[in-house]
Amino acid sequence: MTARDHDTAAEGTPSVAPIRRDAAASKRRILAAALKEFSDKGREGARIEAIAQRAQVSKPMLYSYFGDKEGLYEAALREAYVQIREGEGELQIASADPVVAVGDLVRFTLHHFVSKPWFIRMLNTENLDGGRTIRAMADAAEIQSRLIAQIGDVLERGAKSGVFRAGIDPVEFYIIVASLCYFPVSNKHTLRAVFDVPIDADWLEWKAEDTAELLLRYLAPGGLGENKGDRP
Amino acid sequence: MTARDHDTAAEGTPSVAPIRRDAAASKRRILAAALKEFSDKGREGARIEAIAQRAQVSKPMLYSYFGDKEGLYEAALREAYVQIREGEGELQIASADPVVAVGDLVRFTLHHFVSKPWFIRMLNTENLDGGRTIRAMADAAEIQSRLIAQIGDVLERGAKSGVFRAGIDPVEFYIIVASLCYFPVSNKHTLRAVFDVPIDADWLEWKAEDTAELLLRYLAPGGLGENKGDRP
Amino acid sequence: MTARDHDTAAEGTPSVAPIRRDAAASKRRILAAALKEFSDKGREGARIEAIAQRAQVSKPMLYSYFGDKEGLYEAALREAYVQIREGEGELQIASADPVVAVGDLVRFTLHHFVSKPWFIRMLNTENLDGGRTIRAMADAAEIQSRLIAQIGDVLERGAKSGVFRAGIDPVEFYIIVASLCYFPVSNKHTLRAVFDVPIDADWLEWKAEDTAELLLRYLAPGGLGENKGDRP
Amino acid sequence: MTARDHDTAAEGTPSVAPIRRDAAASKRRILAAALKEFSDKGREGARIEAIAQRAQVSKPMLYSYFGDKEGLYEAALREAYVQIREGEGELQIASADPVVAVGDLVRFTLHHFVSKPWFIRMLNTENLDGGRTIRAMADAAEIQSRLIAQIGDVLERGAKSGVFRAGIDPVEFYIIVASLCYFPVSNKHTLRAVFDVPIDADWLEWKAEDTAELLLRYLAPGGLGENKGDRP
DNA sequence: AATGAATGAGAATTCATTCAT
DNA sequence: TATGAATGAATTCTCATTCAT
Repeated sequence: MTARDHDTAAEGTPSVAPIRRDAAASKRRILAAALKEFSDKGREGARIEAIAQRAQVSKPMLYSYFGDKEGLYEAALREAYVQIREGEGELQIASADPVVAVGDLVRFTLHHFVSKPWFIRMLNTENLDGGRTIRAMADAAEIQSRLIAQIGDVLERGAKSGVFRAGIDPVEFYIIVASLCYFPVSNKHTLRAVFDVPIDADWLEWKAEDTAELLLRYLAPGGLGENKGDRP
Repeated sequence: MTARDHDTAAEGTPSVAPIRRDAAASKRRILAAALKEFSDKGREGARIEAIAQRAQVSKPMLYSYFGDKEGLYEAALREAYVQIREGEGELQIASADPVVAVGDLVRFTLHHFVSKPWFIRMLNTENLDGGRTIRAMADAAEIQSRLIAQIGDVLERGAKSGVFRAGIDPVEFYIIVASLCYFPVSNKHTLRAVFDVPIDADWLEWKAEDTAELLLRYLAPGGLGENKGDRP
Repeated sequence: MTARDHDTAAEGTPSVAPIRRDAAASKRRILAAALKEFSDKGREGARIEAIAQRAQVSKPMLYSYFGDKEGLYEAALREAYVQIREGEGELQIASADPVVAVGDLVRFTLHHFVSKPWFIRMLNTENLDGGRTIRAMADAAEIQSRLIAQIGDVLERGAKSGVFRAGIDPVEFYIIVASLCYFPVSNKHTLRAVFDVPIDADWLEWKAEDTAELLLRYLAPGGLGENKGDRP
Repeated sequence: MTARDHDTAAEGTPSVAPIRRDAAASKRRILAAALKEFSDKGREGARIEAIAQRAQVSKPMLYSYFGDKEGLYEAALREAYVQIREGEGELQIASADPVVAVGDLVRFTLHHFVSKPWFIRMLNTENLDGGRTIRAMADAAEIQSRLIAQIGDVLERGAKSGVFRAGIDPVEFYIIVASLCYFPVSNKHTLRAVFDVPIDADWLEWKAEDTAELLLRYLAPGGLGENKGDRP
């Protein structure tokens, strides 16, 4: 990706320039189109034709770059993680007060899922498929978010300063955060139909605050018995 | 059909015997097969042929009962909810101590999702599709779980006896429980690949306990701030 | 048909009586339904299902009476001719003045085609198919209209009284009449679209008169040269 | 395509050589095959497979050019009119003596219908279907034959020179001519079966002459009554 | 005798993928 | 390099026809 960015940035030709004869740019357009199409329509629902058209590329072109539909899907899935990781780079919770950091984390994660709906959709698609593709991606681990490190740092500082319990695993904690943010966004439509819950901006705002409180209670030191009113 | 049921049930011979000329039975078999196929392969990935074969029915039969693939999908989605609701009937938390009840609820929900994987898959499929079908299902509300009533009862009793905060909305509380149970089960494969977390029996057992604690902390009276878990 | 009529008339049960257990009545209903369906949708477009439904008969019933779709089509085609012949029985031109009779014949034929559209449609369907079925109908000749005899009589009387030429073949004359009446009715839709001619009641009335004149001119004695103004 | 045309035309080898990668040629072959198939088998009876095979083209090709069976049918119907109109261009009656011209017109029309049987068959098919397609053809009027103009010219000149009545509408006159030529050709098979009339070369020759006489008598000035052949 | 249940054999249409220029 | 032309292999859906009660 760094290399890619370099290509693009160095060229100096603005995006208005003729589309032809720029392999890297074509590839990027294909990737973006594929991400959109696969996340919108799912693995089977996605149409190669649609991707080629959106990317303004001929189908043979596309095949020469990505081999086949499967290859394109894999590339799109990787791209989804790459973009998410890039997005996570924007979060700076390391410098904050641990308690504030938890709130930031929640708000960030929720916003992340809401503003990049293709990510949840790609995850769902991939999991529906039994993780076939991601398991085959050699570099899946590299994809792991540096978020975990930041979370680890926050938890540790919180524990040291006595505001958090010790021994909380950052990955497991992240799973909790992600769970709480993922479910309502992912299941927006069925929640609406079955429970009549509207997952709108207001609800999300409230959700962020409620979740922050939930997490802080979870992290608070002391057992359940003594937990009541522990904080000054 | 009653006679048939008798025949079938009494026979003792498993379904090897050709089941013939029994419309209701055929319909049931088709529905079961459709639920399996749609949840396994998704809306587009599902194959009518496969459903017919699994149901031991010819394709025209299937079409005469359900109209088209879309109609079959809708029937399968409804069937998923029906079966889940039936399953929920087995849960009896109403009689327990509220604190115990929360633990029961978590264990039950987690087990529910794990043991009926087609449910999560159907939900994901439907949400990937923007909820198109469930929105059109006139009786979607009827599908709503009676679980909510039970949860409401538990929360109320807990509040009265002073072990829980008051004002927690049962639907929102259920969303929290569902979120925490859903995410790891639904995203089992990507979690494994990206974070190297194995969502196995041990992990699930631990998860249930940890989640129970989390929820009790969330419900505990007093607390960190003013956020009370009631909807906006 | 006579036998059939007998069955029906003799029974005494009005048509409100239960439909069951009356083979002749069922057969008649099927025939009527088949005639409607085949003439409406054509040989391939016709649906056995639709015929059975319209006739309020089960499909196996229908098959037991008529063998297969082909048999049913043949029966419907014959029925079309039978009904047309019956209709022609109503025409009484034998007693009239030959000149008037020609006018009657034209009006009758035109009205016949317009009011029994299924006839033209069946003829077109059968001819599109190369006459396969009618050729195989052993009694096709019997179907021949007694109209021809009547026409022959009129032509003869006209010739004898000197108002018509002699030597006009009644069949050929009927072909002319039929041609002129058939074409506009059969091709109503394309005429409308291509030539913007509306084949409506007004047009048909005018057509009848114009055709009568055309035929009388055709029948008038004398050659072309002397024909002008021959009549007093 | 121009180059291609050259290749094809110049080769001298008949269509045995695989004609490849020539979209226009493929389209033409498909159209010809569709016209044949639809006119032979009717709208429902026609088989896409058969058309593809006759055109030496794969089915997807055909679909990419014409959308679906309906689109192909429409194209075939239009093609039928286009070819008929082209054929009519060959008729030159404008220069002849009006009386001779009428004979020419009859002979031409009859020959036209006999030698291009697909035209009558397409018309019948379309009218059986209620004119659904031709009504939707935006340019149906453009399809109108320039024949009408020529006929108008002949009638006018005949009227001026006193051999014809005045006030005959060319369209209505054409309808008469077409009627007389269409019916025996279209209904060849049923006429043969029911009236034992053989619509063969001899009969047609006689028919042409008889029809010419009929028309001239119809057009002759003076006459039987007041009906003048002009529209209502 | 009458019919609901069932199906084999197609038919239209789609789509990932490759060819030939 | 780039792409319009082309297709094999499904896939959904239909329909005449028969079975079994």
